[in-house]
Amino acid sequence: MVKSMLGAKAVLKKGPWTREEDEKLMAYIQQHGHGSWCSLPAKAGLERCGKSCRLRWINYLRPDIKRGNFSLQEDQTIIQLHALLGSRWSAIALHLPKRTDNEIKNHWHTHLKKRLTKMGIDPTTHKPINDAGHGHGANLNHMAQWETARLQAEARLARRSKPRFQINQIGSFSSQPSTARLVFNKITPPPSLPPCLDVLTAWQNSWSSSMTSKSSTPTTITTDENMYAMMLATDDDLKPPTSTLCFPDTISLNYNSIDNSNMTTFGLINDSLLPSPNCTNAALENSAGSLLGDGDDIMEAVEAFRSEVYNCNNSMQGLHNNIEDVLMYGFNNEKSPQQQNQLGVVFNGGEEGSTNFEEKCNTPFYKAFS
DNA sequence: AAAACGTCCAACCGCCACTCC
DNA sequence: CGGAGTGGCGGTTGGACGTTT
Repeated sequence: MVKSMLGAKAVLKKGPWTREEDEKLMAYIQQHGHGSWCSLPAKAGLERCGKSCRLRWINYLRPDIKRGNFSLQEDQTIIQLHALLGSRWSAIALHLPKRTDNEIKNHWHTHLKKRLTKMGIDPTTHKPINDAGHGHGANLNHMAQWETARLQAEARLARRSKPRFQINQIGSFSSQPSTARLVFNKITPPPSLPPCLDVLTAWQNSWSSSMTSKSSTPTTITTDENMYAMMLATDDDLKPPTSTLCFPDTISLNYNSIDNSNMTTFGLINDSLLPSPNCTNAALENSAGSLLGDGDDIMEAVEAFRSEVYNCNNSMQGLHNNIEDVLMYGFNNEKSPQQQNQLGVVFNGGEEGSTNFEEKCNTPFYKAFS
């Protein structure tokens, strides 16, 4: 008996799937559903273990899988979520429609991890390597901020230059990538922002809030588009995470001292493009022309921009701590005492001029983002 | 041309959590 | 309560493929 069982086990096939096996598995699941994975192979006429069938279906044969290169948006989503969630690939995959956890995991290990390391960021902790809190560590942190800014700009530019249709490879029917079916998918419009518990959206909104704080008008934090709405969402508001990354299109920095037009679009600048602190006024004026003002103005703007990125870093840390609270309390429809204390007023507080506006402005998190 | 090396990703493995009896 | 069965997850690996020497 034992012998025959061992014998049966030895028959189970391993390794790459053949086209015939794929077809058998797909045909069976399309007709019957997968049911019990354990019993599926025998019913479908496959000499594989159930686990292998499950994996093949989930990671490759499922029709709703997007294949091909990861977009810059997806890259940044993964990086941000990894910073928040660690290597919980299945949780991260929830925020990347049509991507499998396995694919995201592979992409992380082969591309993103290396990229972060190259930038001087520890891919595990998402903190600068050798971070002593100042000096070199601060420089690396600075670089990280610029890299994030660069990614956002690239994503925006890519989106602008993209046609209204994109080609995705889905549902490849064999192991040969060349045989993948090509389909046209309409680009989905940026999702509206319901007050749902969406960590990523909150992260991005806080990012955009903090980055616009130097604009000529005071930063205001609207209620239903930000993390506070998310944090205070009722159970009814909790929806399955369907977020696709949506970068703010409107991030720009205007400095009254120079020009109110969009002279600078956030993300198009990085340290290598900014004038060095040693640059002379004459050189600045010469290179910038008369449009942007004199050298002092330009240098002032550059330094303001630099400090903007540093300030942003501090805000991000506060937000990170906050999101951890959400993860701990939010999914259970609970609010931590800290959240109730610090955020309730922010969300429920009125607009400027109303009775609790002042109270709202005094909350630590409002201060942090304004 | 071919060997060495590097990259990528599908698939496997082991572990853990959950359910059922 | 505890053991067996099952599903799901994350870490790791092996081999195909591309690039460099």
